Amino acid sequence: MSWADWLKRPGPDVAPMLLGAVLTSRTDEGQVAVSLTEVEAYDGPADPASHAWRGRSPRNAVMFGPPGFLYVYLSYGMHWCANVVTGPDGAASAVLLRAGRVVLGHDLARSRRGPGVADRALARGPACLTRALAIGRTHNGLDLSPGHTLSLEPGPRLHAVSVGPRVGVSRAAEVPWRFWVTGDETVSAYRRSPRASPPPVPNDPSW
DNA sequence: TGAACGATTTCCT
DNA sequence: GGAAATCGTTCAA
Repeated sequence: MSWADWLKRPGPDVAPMLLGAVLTSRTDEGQVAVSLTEVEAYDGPADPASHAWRGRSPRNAVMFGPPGFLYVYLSYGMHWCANVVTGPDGAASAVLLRAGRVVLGHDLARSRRGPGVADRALARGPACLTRALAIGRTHNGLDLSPGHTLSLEPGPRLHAVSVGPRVGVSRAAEVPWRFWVTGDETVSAYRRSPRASPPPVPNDPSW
């Protein structure tokens, strides 16, 4: 199955395939590329935790478009978060890019994140990832095909993949649609939404 | 027209 | 472990 065909599948199916994929940002300053290590799936209007839950709106319109485009939104009035639109045109599935490992342009990424930030933390967390790649509101709706300002290209098939509940969401928090590279140091620290129900396995350290 | 609330990060104790 | 920072979106009236 081709990369483009994979992206036509629902978010939860595509999400684990995105681990190891490389997202590259090209600006006047240079290039920064990250290998994705943590992602989170949202599955259209039927998913209570998705921005698409209440239907199409000016903000989430990109989600309702074709797969392979970037959906960017502002979180907490100060952080940009980036998603890859997946599923057939109109399905409104998306995968939130939560963390990655910088594989190109460390110095540029550090200049955007701060001089004291460790390499492993440059793109650890959804807002840190967008900062390292200089992704903002102007990138909403961009095509992620190769050669563009932002591009997403497949990486090696990974086998050590972990699954758990999504971070920060208060609805459908029990759905295990967060995927990460097992044991990877660039994966963000897990913090469940304070409004979410108690975890099914509260004492499992991998959760 | 107004108020509540985030798919968060960072700093402080 | 707790709270602040900060603003667009959503929902109620």
